[in-house]
Amino acid sequence: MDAAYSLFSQRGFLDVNTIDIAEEAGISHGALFLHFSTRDDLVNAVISKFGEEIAKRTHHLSESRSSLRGILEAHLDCIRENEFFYSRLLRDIHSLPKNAGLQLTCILSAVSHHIFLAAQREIENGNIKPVASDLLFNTWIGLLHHYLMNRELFVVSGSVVERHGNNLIDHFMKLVTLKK
Amino acid sequence: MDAAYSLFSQRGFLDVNTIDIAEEAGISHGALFLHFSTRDDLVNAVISKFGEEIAKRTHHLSESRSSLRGILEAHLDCIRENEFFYSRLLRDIHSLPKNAGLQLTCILSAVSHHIFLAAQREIENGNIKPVASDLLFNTWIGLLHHYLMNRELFVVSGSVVERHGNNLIDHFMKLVTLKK
Amino acid sequence: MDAAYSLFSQRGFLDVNTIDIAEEAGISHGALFLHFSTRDDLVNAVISKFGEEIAKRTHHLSESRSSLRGILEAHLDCIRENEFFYSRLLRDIHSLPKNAGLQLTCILSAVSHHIFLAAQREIENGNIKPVASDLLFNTWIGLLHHYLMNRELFVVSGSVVERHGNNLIDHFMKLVTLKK
Amino acid sequence: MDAAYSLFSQRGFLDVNTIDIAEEAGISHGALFLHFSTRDDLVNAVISKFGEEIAKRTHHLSESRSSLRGILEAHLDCIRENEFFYSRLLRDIHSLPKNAGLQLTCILSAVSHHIFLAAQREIENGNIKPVASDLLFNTWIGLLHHYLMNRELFVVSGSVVERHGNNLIDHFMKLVTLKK
DNA sequence: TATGAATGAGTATTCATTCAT
DNA sequence: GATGAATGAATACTCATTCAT
Repeated sequence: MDAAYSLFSQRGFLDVNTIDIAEEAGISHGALFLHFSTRDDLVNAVISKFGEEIAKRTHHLSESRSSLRGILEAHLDCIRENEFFYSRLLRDIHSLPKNAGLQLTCILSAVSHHIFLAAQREIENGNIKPVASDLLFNTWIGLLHHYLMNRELFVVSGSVVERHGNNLIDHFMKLVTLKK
Repeated sequence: MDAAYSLFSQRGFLDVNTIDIAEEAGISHGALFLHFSTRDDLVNAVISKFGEEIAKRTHHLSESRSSLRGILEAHLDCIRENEFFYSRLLRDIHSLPKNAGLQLTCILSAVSHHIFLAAQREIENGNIKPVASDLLFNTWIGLLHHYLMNRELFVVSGSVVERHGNNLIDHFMKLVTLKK
Repeated sequence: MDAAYSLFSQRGFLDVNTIDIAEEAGISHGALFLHFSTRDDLVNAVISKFGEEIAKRTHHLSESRSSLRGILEAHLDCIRENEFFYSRLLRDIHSLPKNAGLQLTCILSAVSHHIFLAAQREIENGNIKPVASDLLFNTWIGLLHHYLMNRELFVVSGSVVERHGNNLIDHFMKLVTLKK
Repeated sequence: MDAAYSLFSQRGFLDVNTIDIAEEAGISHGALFLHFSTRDDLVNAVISKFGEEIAKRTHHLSESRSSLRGILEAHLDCIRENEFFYSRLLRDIHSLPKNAGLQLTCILSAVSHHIFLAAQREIENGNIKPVASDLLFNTWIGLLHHYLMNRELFVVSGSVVERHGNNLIDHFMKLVTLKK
């Protein structure tokens, strides 16, 4: 799974075949199918593992923050470690087995939950505009994913989160903040 | 090209092979390659044609509008007719020949140009917040593309633009508008 | 036929398709098959025409010469004008329709006939060694064809006959001449 | 490789496709490409193996002979076992991957080396005419290859070397020998 | 449990030949 | 007669999956 994770991160899900994965893992081609009965099974397993890690981190990091800005910072922190894998996942998600889509939805649900709560609090406190929670969430996700999926538009190489993360949060907060 | 356009719209670019396209077009498999010397050529041709149409419509529709809201409405009007094709293009763009990416960039450039101009005017008039133009544009594109690419999250079937277009514009305008 | 002759001379018989020939001839692809019902027919026609020209030249040129050296000089003169086509023919002869082989045999028969006569005369006169006529002929043909078929071993570009013809004749005559 | 060698020997390199080779080898079509990544790879491998065998035999057989006649006899002995394959190679060499031409050049170089040495000795001893070594070599190769490539002119079926080898050597020696 | 050779269905592409206009 | 779009069989190559050892 580590081998697959690494190759998927580098080359995407579509351009990596089972032979390459087996080779990277240092096992025989046939042995791969003893652990995962189909390629899709392997893909699902890798994505699920990734999903669980993200979920755990999301839960852990969000706990200590209550402001919307804090939640967004936590969100970026969650992504940071798996940024390349996550970007590949976003790009290829619609060509992957159904389960992959569910996993992604799950991950996003968790994030949305925290954003919803924080947003509601801030709205009640009169800090941010009273906008529909789902639109607020989708604006953030759309913006962030746009940067992640089209990374070559925004960085020559390296991390998009590192390079643009704070700008994105600042910008987003500026949009939603209620000027007094 | 119509056959390919139709199949690509329905099933995406990756799941449609040249046999299916030929069959849909009512010609033999071999005949396909008299018109387009490779599959990539065909893909490029279909996307280029789409790009030109969009460009023409964008130019035409944006002309008569000057407000930011007007431009966004025009943008949605441009997409409306090719919404399914456009959504598939967004999903698969990173697996398509290089030219496809250039076409998409071109299309977005034209849109961004109009949004930039309108936004600048509105900022000068004190109607909207003074935010960086590129972030403003990417926020809109990110939001819209998020809805288009993940359409099954937002509509059971049918048009996302039809169902959510106005909401998206209202929401976006609400975010950027300067409350007085 | 001129178009085909030209293309065959340049690129060989195997790498030229009927579309290229039609294009070179300035007619439509379909029209080609009004004149020649199959590609093989065309190939045969081109080779036959070439064969007739060579035969005529061979006959004409050999007439005035009686010495073996004179005949060999005449032989090279015959080839000179069609050297590239002839070389391609030698290379590809075994992949061409049966008739092509017969034509080539015909051409060689004519040459062999003149060489036989001259050789016999010279043997009777005690000028050259009394060797079997067919071996004498095949030695000359083998040597000449070896140079023509493998031209890149012997010239950078241009005519092999021009560059090496006289040497080949001198060498061959040296071999067969009876030292006194 | 044995299957390919056999089919190439019988039908030439151009008329044998990968399906036929796989079938002859008793494996599936796809399996062929596990062993050789392209058809050209297979062709190269078969020719290279043949080249090595010939080289080894050439070296071995030439060692014990010092006379020009001995070398020519050794040369024919080398070819004898692979006569059909070698003849096909000569016929098709100009349509084969570049490597094949290099292999053939290699094989001929080795032969030419031995012939050069023997010829020089015999010239010094006054046994044969003082002719240019390369022309001497090319005369022999041209003659021999002419018989091998056009085998149907010289034998109904079976081995050309067997049927005509000694005659060719006798004839060639007669040509080059210095009558005293 | 592991191996790795083999499978076999699939895919893009080529090209001589046909035929309605 | 001429056109040129269409045919359709052929060909090299890919890859997830299987299975005898």
